[in-house]
Amino acid sequence: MPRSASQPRRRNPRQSRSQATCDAILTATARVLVKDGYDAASTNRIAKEAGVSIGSLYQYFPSKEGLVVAVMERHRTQSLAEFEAGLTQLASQPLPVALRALIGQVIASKVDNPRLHQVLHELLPRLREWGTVDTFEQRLIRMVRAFLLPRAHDIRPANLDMAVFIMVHTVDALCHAAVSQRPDYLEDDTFAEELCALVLGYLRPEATSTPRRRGRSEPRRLSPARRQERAAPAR
Amino acid sequence: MPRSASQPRRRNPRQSRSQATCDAILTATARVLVKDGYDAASTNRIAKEAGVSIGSLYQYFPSKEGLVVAVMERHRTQSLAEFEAGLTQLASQPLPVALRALIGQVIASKVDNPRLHQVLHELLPRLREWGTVDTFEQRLIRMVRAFLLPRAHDIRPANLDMAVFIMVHTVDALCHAAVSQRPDYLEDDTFAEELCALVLGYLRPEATSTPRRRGRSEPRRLSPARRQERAAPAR
DNA sequence: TGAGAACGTGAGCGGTCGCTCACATTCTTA
DNA sequence: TAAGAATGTGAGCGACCGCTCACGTTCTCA
Repeated sequence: MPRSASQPRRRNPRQSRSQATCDAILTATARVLVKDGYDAASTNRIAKEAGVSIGSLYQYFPSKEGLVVAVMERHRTQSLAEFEAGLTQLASQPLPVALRALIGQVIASKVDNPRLHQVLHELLPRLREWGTVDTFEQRLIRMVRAFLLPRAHDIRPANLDMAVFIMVHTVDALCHAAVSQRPDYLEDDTFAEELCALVLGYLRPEATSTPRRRGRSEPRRLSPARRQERAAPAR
Repeated sequence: MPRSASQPRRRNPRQSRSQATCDAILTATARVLVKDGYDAASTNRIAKEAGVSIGSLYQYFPSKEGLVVAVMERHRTQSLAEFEAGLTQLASQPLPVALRALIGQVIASKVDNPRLHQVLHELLPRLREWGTVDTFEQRLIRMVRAFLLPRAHDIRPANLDMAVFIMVHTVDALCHAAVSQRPDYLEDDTFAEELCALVLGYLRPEATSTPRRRGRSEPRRLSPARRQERAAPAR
C-alpha cells in the first residue's frame, strides 16, 4: 500500500537549486502523463524524463500519488485563477454576453494542451479514491453560484445549487467530451454557440406560445419565499 | 505488455458447466470492480471470488483487459436494449413527454447498482486506450438521432449531429456526476425535471421578449436548405 | 574556511501482478 | 466402457514497480 497523498511534500526546497528540481519533476510528470497515461508513467520514468534521480523525486514528493496530486493542483490553480479573472471582469455584463464569453474562455483553456486536460480529467475519480477532496470544484461551484446569485430572480431554476451543479458539470463534461472525441468541435464556433444556447435555454424562464402572459401552467415555479426551503444545503 | 483485448475469448464454452464458469467469472469481476476498483482488482482475486482457479479464467478470457471489456459489453448491451425499448415505445409521444420518460428511465437504470455504473463509466477512457472502439456509444447516438430526425423541423439546432452529441453527453455526464457526487439527486424528481428542462430548453426554438415576431437578431438560424451543408459527416 | 545542512544519486529490496503450463478431473460419444 | 475432448487446477515464472537508504556533492554561514 503506497503512503497517503495527503501530506503534500516530504521536504521543502530551501535553495533555488532544489526549487528548480521540483519544477522539473512536476513538468516532467505532466509530460509523461500526456505521453503514456497514468498507468505507464512509472516514477523511475518520470525521474529520468526530468533529468533527476529517483531519489530526488522522493525527497520532495511522498509518493506517486502525491506527485500526481501536486501536478493536478498546479494545473487547477492556474485554470481556476483564469476563470475567476474572467468571471469578475464579466460580472456586470448581461447574462448571455457573459456566458458566451466564459464558455469561449473555458474552451480556449482546453484547446491549449488538450491531452493534458483530458488525462487530468480522467484522473479525477482516482483523486477522490485517494481521499483528496476536490476543493477546486467546490471553489468553482461557489464562484459560479456567486455570479448567478444577483440574477436569481431573472432565471427559471428554483434550486440555485442544483442549477449551478448542472451548469458546471454540463459545460465541463461537454468540453471534455469534445476534447477526447470530437477535437474538431473545439475549433468550431458553432459548438461554443450551442453550449451557450444549452445553458441559456436552461436558465431562461419558460416561454409559452401565448406571449407575455403566464402560459397554461408553470407549476414548478416557486415564490421567492419558498426558494430557500427547496435549496440544498451548502455542502 | 499484456496481450490485446480485441480477441474476446480464448476458448468458447461448449458444455453448460463451462458456461456457468464464464458467467461466474463475469459476475465476480463486476463484484470485485465494485468493491475494489480496477487497479486493486487482480485476476487472482477475481478468480478466487468466482470460486474458480486462475487457470480457468485465462481459458476463457485472453487478458485482464479482455475480461473487463467483456463485463462492459454485457452491461452496455443490456442498458442499450432497455433504452431502445423505451425509445421505440415513446416514439409517437410528444417530445416533452417522451424526453421526460426517457430521462427518468436513464436515471432509474443508474439507481440500481450505481457503483457499478460509476466504475464502468470511469473505465471508459481506458477502453478507448486499449483500442476497443465504443460501438455502444455510436449505436446510442444513432438511435437518438433517428428518434430526433422526424422532429428536426420543430427544433432549433441546425446541426443535428452536434445536437445529438450534446444531448447524449449532457444527460450521461449529469447522471454520472449525480451518481458519484450527489446520490441524493438521483431520488429527487426535481433533478430529473431539471435535466428535462435543460434538454428541452436547448431544443426549443428561441423565444425573444418581443412575442411571435422575430426578435432583434437570430443570425445563426439557418434555412433548411443550408442545414445539410453545415451538418457534420456521419463519423 | 570548514563544519554541517541541504541537496542529489542509483543500486536494489520487497512485493505484486498478469499470465503460463504441466497435469488432474469430468464429460461426451461411439 | 474406453478413448479422447473439454474443462479445471494452482504453483510459480518473469517482469515491473514503488520506494528506501547509505553514500556522495554542493551550498550556506559563522
